Amino acid sequence: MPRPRTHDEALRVRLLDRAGRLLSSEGAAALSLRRLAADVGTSTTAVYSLFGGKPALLRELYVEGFRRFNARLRAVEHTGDPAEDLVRIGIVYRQSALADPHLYSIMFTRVLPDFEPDADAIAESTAAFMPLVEVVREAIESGVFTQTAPDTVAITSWGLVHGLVSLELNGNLPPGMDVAGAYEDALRANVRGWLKT
Amino acid sequence: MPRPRTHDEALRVRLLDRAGRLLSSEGAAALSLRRLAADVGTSTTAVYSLFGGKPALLRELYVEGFRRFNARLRAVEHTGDPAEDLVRIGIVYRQSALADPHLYSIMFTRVLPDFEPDADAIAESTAAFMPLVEVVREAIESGVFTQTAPDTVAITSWGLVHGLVSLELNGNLPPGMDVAGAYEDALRANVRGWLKT
DNA sequence: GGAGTATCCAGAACGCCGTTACCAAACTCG
DNA sequence: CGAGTTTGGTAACGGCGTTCTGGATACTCC
Repeated sequence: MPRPRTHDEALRVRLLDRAGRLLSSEGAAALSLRRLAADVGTSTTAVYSLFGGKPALLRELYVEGFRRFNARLRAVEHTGDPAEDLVRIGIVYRQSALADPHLYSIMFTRVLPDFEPDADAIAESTAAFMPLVEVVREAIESGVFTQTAPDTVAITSWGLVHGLVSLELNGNLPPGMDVAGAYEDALRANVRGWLKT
Repeated sequence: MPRPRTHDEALRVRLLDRAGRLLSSEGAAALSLRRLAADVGTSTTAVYSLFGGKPALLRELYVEGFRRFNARLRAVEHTGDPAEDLVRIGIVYRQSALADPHLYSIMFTRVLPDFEPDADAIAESTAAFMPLVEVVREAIESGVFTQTAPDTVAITSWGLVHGLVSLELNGNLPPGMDVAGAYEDALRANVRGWLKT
């Protein structure tokens, strides 16, 4: 009896894909449901039947961003020297952010006024934080780092990379500076600060 | 021949004040021109004759935020030990952000979709960055810190405090943790990382 | 004092937005 | 072939930032 449905999984993927591209190419203001629906050749109703509304669609982009982040950070292979691993993770963190800057801005800034991450979404974000905690714990237990709460060291490191990447993406860094070089210097100084003396 | 103007300096101040309060108490979504005008007993026209539009009004809040930040950071008195000064500036940075969290979010996140800082506004932001550079330069010249580009150290420190404050304001930090304590530990580790060995 | 006029600003109008309600369209089954 | 049912495009609603406009206002000049 039903009419053949066109609001299917394929359309869902096309909407998400187009939303991401729209966001990165024309900014948050260009990402309206009318525009999005017109671009993929459907109506705004599709977003409601497939996601439930605009915030729900943005939520998908948010968790997708953390999923990619997570994968990239976990792919960093350990060298046996946890201090060096910490630096490597930091470098991959920046590369991940620069690879999907529009996703990064959804994840960590409030570019999209209609979306606030709920508890579940935030849980997804803290998961991305785990590889960092593991490496730090290893560094402390093996005696490379001074005896401290692993959370403190991990959060400090996260704050550092997040802050630097935010400043870079916001254009707050002095023009013409060697960002990659300064970034690595910062990571190494951070590690030095926690070494057991 | 003219009719006495009511769109005057006093109204301008009242609009800015109300906009700030609206933002901090009810969030970015509540800050609409219609609502704002109704609250202070005028019409939306006032915002256009006094500022030029909504983005221009938000710009005023942005520079006001940096002005306060600037004043607070410059008020930190130097102890003679530049390493200690750097820690103190970091602590005041966090206090400033927590004192005006809504202004901080205008300054460093994109809560307000209609506003993007222009070059002049960004220049205002880098001015707030100067006390930091001075202290770092002093630490390097006096031989306390290792020989490095002062910009690198200053930006690292800024990134660290900005990142930690952002994570805190975004609710990304584990609940129940001693934020102030961990924050100070982070500042001291950062300083240690740059000490001349 | 009344007429004219230059100025100002509240409110209506416009084209967007997210969201919701509705009903024409399109299929299966008796 | 008609009845029934699920589907989704269209249109309506309230709100937004912005623009336009017309009536109210207060001064000058006769």
